[in-house]
Amino acid sequence: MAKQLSNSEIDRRNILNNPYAVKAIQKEVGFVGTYFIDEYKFTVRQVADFYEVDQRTIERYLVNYADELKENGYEILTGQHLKDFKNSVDTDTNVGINPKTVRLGVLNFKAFLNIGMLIAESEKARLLRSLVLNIVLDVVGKKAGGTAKYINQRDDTYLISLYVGENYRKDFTDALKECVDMGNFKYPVYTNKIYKSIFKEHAGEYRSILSLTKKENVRNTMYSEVLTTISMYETGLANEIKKKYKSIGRKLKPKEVDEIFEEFEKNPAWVPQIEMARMKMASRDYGFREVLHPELANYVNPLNTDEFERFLGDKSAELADRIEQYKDVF
DNA sequence: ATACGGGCATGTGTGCATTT
DNA sequence: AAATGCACACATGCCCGTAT
Repeated sequence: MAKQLSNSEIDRRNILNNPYAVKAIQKEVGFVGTYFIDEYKFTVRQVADFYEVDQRTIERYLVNYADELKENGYEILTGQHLKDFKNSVDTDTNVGINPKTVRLGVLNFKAFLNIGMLIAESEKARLLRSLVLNIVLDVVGKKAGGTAKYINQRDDTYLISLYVGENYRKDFTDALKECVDMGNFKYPVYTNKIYKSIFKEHAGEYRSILSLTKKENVRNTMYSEVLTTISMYETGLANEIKKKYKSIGRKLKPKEVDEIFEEFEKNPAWVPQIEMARMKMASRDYGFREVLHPELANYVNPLNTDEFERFLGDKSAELADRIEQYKDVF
């Protein structure tokens, strides 16, 4: 796994947006700045000293990657804020701010890390990067209970999607059973058509991309948004198939089912739902499972802090706990 | 080719001194 | 006392030489 943090904004954001990883890194690095308001701040001078590069070099990155760095916590203090900051500076440390300073750029730990991911030449930064990757993998692994394979299940809405989805699944298989004149392979064939339509992979491809064994259930690894989309397809198609079956009064031929499917699939109402499912699936699998779905490469976005909390946070109770909790329902 | 370092010029907000 | 002007330190932009 040779990730190039300096080349991929998505990779950088996937780390920086993960508050659990950033906290662990901060602890490990032990680079203490000035505690100000609610977080540690570092002056440009301090950051340059840490990475052992010229202050001018840091400033250049601050300019060249201004948007990214400002979003991640670079700001210029002036006026009252600066006054307060000067008062917060521990006189023992060598932060050394000139009393005459009226504008001072400061970075929080996130922005400091961000710089480290960008700087090409600093040996210190290079070491930091490998440390960061190890910690991130460690954090995701630990939080996800050893493997990211079932990280999809650490989501409040997962269980309900799975549970509700089973009813729609049954609608669909019942419709195939009663209304379609075709061998038993009709089930996998039309299920795969649904998968293809939603995320461009059939079950086998999905299985191999996620390295699932034969025994592992594909749907157990899917995110709730994807499961919901599949449910919408299944119940919708079941309805169309039954309707057609009633209107012509005999079992449908495969070709007729295909026609229903094509008609169903090309409804523009699906577009936002499918775009969302693809985006969630591609982005999360990239961020959490380090898996790229080639057909969905364009849908990969950085994960935001909410996503990390949703899947790694304390709220994301273990599946076992929740199965216990929902035992009556099942 | 690319990025770093350094020089130089310009912009900006604040404190201080001077003027009105 | 308020307004004005000045000095200062850092931020920022531009340019060029150098190292790899």
